Amino acid sequence: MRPSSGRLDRRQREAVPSIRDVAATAGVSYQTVSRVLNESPRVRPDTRRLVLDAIDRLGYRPNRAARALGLGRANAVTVVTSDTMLYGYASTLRGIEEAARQTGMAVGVRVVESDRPADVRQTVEHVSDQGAGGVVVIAFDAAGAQVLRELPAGVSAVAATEAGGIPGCERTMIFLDERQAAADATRHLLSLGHRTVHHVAIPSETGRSARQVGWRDALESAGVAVPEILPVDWSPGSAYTAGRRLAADRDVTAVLCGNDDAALAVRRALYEAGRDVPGDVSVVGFDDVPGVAYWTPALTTVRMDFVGLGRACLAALLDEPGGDPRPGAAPEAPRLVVRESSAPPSRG
Amino acid sequence: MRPSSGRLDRRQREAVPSIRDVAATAGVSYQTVSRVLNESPRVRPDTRRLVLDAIDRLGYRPNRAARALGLGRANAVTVVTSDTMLYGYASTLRGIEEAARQTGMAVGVRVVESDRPADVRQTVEHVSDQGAGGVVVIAFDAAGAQVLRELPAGVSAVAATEAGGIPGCERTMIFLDERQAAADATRHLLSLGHRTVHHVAIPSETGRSARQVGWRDALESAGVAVPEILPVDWSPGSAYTAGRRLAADRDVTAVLCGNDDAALAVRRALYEAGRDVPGDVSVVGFDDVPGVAYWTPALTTVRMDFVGLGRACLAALLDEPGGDPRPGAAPEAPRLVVRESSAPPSRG
DNA sequence: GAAAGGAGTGTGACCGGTCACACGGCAGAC
DNA sequence: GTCTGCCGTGTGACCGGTCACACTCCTTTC
Repeated sequence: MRPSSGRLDRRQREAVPSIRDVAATAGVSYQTVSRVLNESPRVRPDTRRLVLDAIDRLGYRPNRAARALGLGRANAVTVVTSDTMLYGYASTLRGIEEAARQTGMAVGVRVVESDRPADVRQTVEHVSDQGAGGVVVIAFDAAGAQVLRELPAGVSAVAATEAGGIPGCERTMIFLDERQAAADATRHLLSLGHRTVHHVAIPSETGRSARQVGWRDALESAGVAVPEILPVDWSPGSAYTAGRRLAADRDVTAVLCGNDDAALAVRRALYEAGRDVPGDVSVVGFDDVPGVAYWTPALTTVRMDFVGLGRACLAALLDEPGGDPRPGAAPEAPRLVVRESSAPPSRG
Repeated sequence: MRPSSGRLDRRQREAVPSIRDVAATAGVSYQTVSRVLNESPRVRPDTRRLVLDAIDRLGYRPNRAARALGLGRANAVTVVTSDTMLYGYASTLRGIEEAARQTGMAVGVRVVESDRPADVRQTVEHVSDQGAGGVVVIAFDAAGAQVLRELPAGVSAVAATEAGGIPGCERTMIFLDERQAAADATRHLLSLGHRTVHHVAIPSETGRSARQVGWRDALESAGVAVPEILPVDWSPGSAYTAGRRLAADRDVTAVLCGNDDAALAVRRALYEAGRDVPGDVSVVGFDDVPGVAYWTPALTTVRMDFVGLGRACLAALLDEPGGDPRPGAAPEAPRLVVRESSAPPSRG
């Protein structure tokens, strides 16, 4: 009894009007109705009114499937993402949706669970269909990056990636470059008097994220020791474990965390070890998730304009076939927001 | 120069194979290809192999738009939501996506910015199209509820709502009933020795959310004073303001917050007023957002299975035309998770 | 006054699938 | 040996839009 077991029967179908019905009601041809719908200038104002009246009377709604079929391309965008709940992904999706809605496009979502070949292949197949329209791949991680690589040349796509893009891929890629902000954050901590800054790194496709590079650059140009990086996955638990290792080392007085969630878990580990934030250890995050301003202590972090990134991706997708990026679509540059979790070291 | 300005030209179109191309390659009719694609039993195994080989060789992908047009209905679901970033909304979307993907459906997203008539109308129009397929409305708030009410009878839809559903609406509605858990949370606080429990209420369509009802029931059956409710919106700032009011009242020793984000901001306000959590005031949230276990103090909260809710919505949508709900689709019941933010009152 | 051209409208074919029905071949029943 | 019936397959029309092109007026130009 799957609902796909049959087409709609004749009676149900006749209930929803087509342009032919509208045409008959208005006393014009279906082509004229089509012209009115597409805002062709070649229609006399009174004819147009006739048609619009009929549309209104019948409650006509254009059929996207038919239009996509006739056009050979759907007015839609499918967002490929490995997650819908993490802040960066959800915000980027939000930006894409917002921009797409404003241009009348439909928005689809497709989650790639992992970068396993089966998951990637199914996603690519789903999205290769004409009906899917354009594609925006949120490729902050390995799963998204792999989808991007395997996407057939025929489907128009852009990607939101880590800063620097994904090497060995010819697609249009848009990203927030937080290298500068990462360096700013690191210098901020050094200027407070910390001897060095430790780094808890979230997953990265390239393995050398902008956060990491900016952090390392700032340390090196300050002539300061570059501590070993602690890599974590997306789970709070893994960041907590990293936090415990940091807490055990009395030399650690400043930690730059790959995102706010990681910062939260690290802070917890420090707390359990009896190390105060920011009294004993300063903690800085990335993202500026709404709410971190209300932490105790309020989190010093780098604000990331993922919504703007999403909007820029859609703008780039629209420009794909032809020309140059439209103006005003650039997202805000990442920037350090200093709050309470960073302070001068008390000891040492 | 909008990309929708023309159909794909002939050359581009010829590049993507149709069932007719597959049929020619396999030496069968297009109908036979269609039968293979739809797993009709009426195809001889060797014919099937022939067709599958051809599909593989040509890299054929079925065209969803054409199928939707022929069928009169798309194998797709559109999720209508007023938000994509708040935990409850994002998790529900995730559950829907997951379940839809497993049945091969495409998933669309459409955000309703508000319950203003223009926003609601545009959303309803978007979703009334056959191409949108079924609809799941996430109607936790006024915007979603209004869309649900205005949805034409012809479109098949189910809704994820507040507990109790939306009165005066005949649609299938699925919800998590947190009344019991809210009462449990309140009793938990009373049993710790608190004289009463205050409530910070997040937006609710009905104005009498299950959280509120469970809380009130527990207070009344304990014969305890029912304090005035403090309503807040989704912004952390408004919960912070409510928190300041609570902090100023020395009689307040226990607060049940409508969600974890609100709990966070309330906790901040208490902190600024020099009131310790849980030493002076106990705070309990709703949702169990990943991460609140790592707060300092770890948050006592009610776990809500929004992902399961989303899955259940999709299952209900598939069952819409015909029969009874499929088994095993029920989400977990909300339940209290006691952590560190609730404790006996120190004074009084 | 006839030719040229553009504005406004209509007709036919097509997109890539679907369903309805027709048809040939072979097995089993009588 | 013919009839019946099912299996496997093919043909035609259709879904609701689109484009290409033809056609009719009406104006402008010479």
